[in-house]
Amino acid sequence: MADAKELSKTIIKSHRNFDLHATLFSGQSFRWSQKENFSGYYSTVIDNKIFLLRSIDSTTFEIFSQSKEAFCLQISDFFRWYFAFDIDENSIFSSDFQRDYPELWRMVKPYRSVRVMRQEPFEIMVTFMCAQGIGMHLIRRQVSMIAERYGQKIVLETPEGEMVFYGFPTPSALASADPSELALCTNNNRIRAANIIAMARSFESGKLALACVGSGECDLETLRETLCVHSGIGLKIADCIALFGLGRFDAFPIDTHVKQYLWEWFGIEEARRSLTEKNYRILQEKARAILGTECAGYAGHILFHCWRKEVKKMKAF
DNA sequence: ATCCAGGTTCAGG
DNA sequence: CCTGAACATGGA
Repeated sequence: MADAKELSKTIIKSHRNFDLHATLFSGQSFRWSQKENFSGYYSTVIDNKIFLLRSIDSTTFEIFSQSKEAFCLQISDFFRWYFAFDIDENSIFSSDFQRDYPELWRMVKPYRSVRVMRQEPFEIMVTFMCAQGIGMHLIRRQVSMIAERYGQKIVLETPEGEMVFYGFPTPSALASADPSELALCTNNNRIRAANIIAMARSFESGKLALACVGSGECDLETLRETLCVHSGIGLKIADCIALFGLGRFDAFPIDTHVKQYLWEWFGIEEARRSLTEKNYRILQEKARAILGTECAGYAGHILFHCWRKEVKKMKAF
C-alpha cells in the first residue's frame, strides 16, 4: 500500500470468523470505501481520524491510523467494540432454529462471519433517514455528499500525492444547514433535508444525545418512542438506529427484504400484506418467536445479507 | 416502459 | 384500521 509516514499500525486478532468486506458492505455502514492508492485496504474517517483496514486472514486484520503508537491499545479496544467481538456468532442462531430450518441453516451458516457493528449514533440516524424507498447506491451517494459538504476535510500526505477524506458532519453543522442546500445532498428530497435538520437540532439540544447515553438499559419500546418523535423516523428507521447505532442487537428492523424472507423462508402470512404499524409489530413478534429475543436483530441482519446475496443475487452492496 | 429499491407522512373512506 | 399518493432518483 502507499506509504504514509504519519500512520501507525495495529494488528488485531479477533478470535472470530470475521469477513471484513462483507461486514463493511452488508448495508449497515455507508462510510467505507476502497481507494486507488490503497488497494486491498478499506478506509473511513471516524471521529475525524482516518483509518485503513485490511484483513490478513479470517480472524486477523491490521489497521493503519493517524494515532501515536501509545494509543494503539485504545485503537485495538475500540475496534473490538466497534465490530462487536464480544458477541459470539455461534450463539446467534439457536439449536432449535438449526433443527427446524436445516436447509436454510446450511445456506445462512457462512454468513455468520458478517459482524453487526456499533457505529456512531448520530451518523446512523442521518444515514438511515436517507434510506427511504430507494436503493443502497443512492443512499451511499447521499451520505458521501453530506460528508463532503458538511464534514471536516482531512488530507493524508502520501508519496503518491495528497488523499482527501471527509469526517462525518457534527450535529451542529447539520443543525445550521440551509434546507435547500442540504436537499442537494438528499436526492433533492426537501422533506428529508428538513427532517434531518430538525433531528440534528434535537440532537444538538441534548435531548436526543441524552437518550443515546441511556439507550443500553432502557426498554426498546421507550427508545423507539423517543426516536419516532422526530419527523422522518418511523418504526423501521428507529429500529435501524437502535441496531446499528446504539448496539441494541435485539432491535429487529423490517424492510422490504426482511418482509420478503419472512414470507419465503418462514411462511409468515402477515408478511404478504402491507407494512402498517400494526402489521409491523405482529411481524416482529413472530420473527422473535423464531429468532429469539436477545439477538433478533443481529440474526436478522445476517439473514438480510444472505437473502440479498443468495436469493436476490445482488452483486453490488 | 414499468417496477422496485433498507419508508414515512398525510388525506380520505 | 385500511389504502393511495406524494416525496425523488436510478438501475434492472
